[in-house]
Amino acid sequence: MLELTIKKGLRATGRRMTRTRQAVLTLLERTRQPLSATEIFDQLHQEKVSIDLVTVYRTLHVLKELGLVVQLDLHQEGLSRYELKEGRKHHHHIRCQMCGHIVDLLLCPLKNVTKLIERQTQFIVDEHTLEFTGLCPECQ
Amino acid sequence: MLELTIKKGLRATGRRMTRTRQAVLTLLERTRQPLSATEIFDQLHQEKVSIDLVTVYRTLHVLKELGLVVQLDLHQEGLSRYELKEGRKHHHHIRCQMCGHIVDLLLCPLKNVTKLIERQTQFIVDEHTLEFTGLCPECQ
DNA sequence: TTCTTATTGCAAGTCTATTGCAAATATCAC
DNA sequence: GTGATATTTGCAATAGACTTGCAATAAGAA
Ligand SMILES: [Mn+2]
Ligand SMILES: [Mn+2]
Ligand SMILES: [Zn+2]
Ligand SMILES: [Zn+2]
Repeated sequence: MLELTIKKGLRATGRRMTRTRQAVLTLLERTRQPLSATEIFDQLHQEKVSIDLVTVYRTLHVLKELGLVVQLDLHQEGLSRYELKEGRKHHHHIRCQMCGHIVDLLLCPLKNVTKLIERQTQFIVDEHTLEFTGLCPECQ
Repeated sequence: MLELTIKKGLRATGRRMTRTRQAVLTLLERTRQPLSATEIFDQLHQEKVSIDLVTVYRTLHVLKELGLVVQLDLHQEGLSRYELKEGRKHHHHIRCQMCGHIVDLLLCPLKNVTKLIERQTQFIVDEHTLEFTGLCPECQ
């Protein structure tokens, strides 16, 4: 169960399960879209959960450190989004330029990409960004 | 020739070729690495070229509009970089986590990716990001 | 319940990027 | 070249994402 895994992870690093962390986790759990810090802040406030934006940032940072959450930096959004790992394996995303809607792409081998994606998602693909990070010869 | 192409593009949209635009272009032309606005600003100042950071941003915006420059938003850098198109065709990048060095990847079909890249660049690939943008069914 | 220590909220600050506006300058007509 | 006109620039202010310092608060162990 997710909540147990999380508590265990928090404990193991001398951290505590708090109401605010609970609230952020619950929200991430029931939301399909990857959320930004501000979106989490706004949504929780609408639900009358008192939490500071700073705390949202700090919570996301901890969850990422524990490997429970993935940070997404989608092209030209100028902000980070977060989604729970929870079972889901490595995958990619497509975002609508118009409405901002984000959909998981359940492929990765990266071949026949555009056409496959268009068939699979009904999107019309316009651009894509592919980036790698690693260690260059001098830094290894 | 590049300078001619650029002047034509500027003229066609009622714009002018100025010293500052010239300076930014020249710098981009002789630099292999994709540059950020701040890097361009700093470099030009070192070369005693008087230019405001705002002007650098505005120049890059115009060059992008004219299709002369590509804007790169590399994973977790928190800033944009720019490189001249000038002949080069669509390609991707790899950045060293340690020193920030960026190298062009001259492939794109996106297959056998990691191993090919590691052989080709001598990098050790750690992570990669692949993103698409387009129009979702509702917005087409 | 009490004590210790992690966590939170608030305020202030950082950094990238954008905008308003008056002054400077490129281009064109003369 | 001179002057008219429209673009471009610099400066100051602003926006927005994210971070940091610190005192007050709350979690969890005893
Ligand atoms: Mn996803
Ligand atoms: Mn490149
Ligand atoms: Zn992948
Ligand atoms: Zn490509």
